[in-house]
Amino acid sequence: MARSPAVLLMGPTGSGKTDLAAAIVATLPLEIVSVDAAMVYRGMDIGTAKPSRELLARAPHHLIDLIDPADRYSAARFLADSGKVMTEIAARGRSPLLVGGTMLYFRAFQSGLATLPAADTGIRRKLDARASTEGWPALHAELARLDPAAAARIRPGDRQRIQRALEVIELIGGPISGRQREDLRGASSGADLRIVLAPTDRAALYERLESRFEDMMCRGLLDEVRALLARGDLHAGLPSMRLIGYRQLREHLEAGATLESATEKAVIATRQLARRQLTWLRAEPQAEWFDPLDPATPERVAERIERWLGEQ
RNA sequence: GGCCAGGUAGCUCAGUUGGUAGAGCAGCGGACUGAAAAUCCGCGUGUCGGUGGUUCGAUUCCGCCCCUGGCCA
Repeated sequence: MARSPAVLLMGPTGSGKTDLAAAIVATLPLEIVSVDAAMVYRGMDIGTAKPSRELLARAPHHLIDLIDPADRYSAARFLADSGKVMTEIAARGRSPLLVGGTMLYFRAFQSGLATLPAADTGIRRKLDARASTEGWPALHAELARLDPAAAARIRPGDRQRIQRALEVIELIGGPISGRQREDLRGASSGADLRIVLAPTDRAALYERLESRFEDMMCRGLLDEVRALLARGDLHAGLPSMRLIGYRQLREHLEAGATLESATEKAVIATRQLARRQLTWLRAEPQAEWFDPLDPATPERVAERIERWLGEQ
């Protein structure tokens, strides 16, 4: 399946990707495709740093506000959604500008995913129940019996991956490791332009993340969380309720944490997210790095993309 | 001013019956195949408040000083 080449704009949270992307589509024939597992939720705007209405009006984003916070998204769904959107963009004679910080989605986009069954809520519930009585190490031991190769790659404490592996084994009636070894062929990814936007000065990024969270609080993040919780159906186990900011403020509103400690924990979690994103980015091959703190960056990136467009 | 309790890693603390010390959190590095803003793995030298003394050896015992908190004046 041939895929049209794309520009990938990757960066840690708070690096200024959104503004840069908006500036680019203002002058070049590209359309923004969001690569962000948090912005897919409707009604979760402030805490996910979703672009403002004004910005969206002049720089439309695909793949935001896709699902309700009670629902779940996935890398596989991102792959399907982005493929569809890119076909549409190509039909309009434009190129896709993938912008975001969800690095697993970028990885899936570039390398593909093995053909595996989707998540199965019933099986997960069952495994959760077993884990609460037997413990995850016991389930890891079971995985070692059913699929030694998979067990070797997954830590005994990594409940999420143990659960997924056992889930897949049950659904396909065989080991998951064989499927994962399939050639993951990403289509025409060699032609993609990879741009990383990340500050050289990490302390500066961290300061910005802290003041950005304060700003979110001033703009009513607590009320946004309150409104979501008032629905009554959003519980702590949902992916949407694990998002930074929402998770800690929920603990404040429903589990007795002080606002001060919730705020502090949210800022810390944001920093840790940025750090993990940087780990992904460092491993990204053939990426061209730009520093958002450099005033020349927007112009340089625009020029680089223009040159790339000319080569297509 | 007196008495008491403390002063040990960036933070909160443990500990050393005298042989120069270790947890959690933070921080840093890494992994990452349908939850990924998730999940997990690895990394611990710091004048043990200061200064004298006792001792082969003091962060540990003793004296004095400084700082913090509490109680009494």
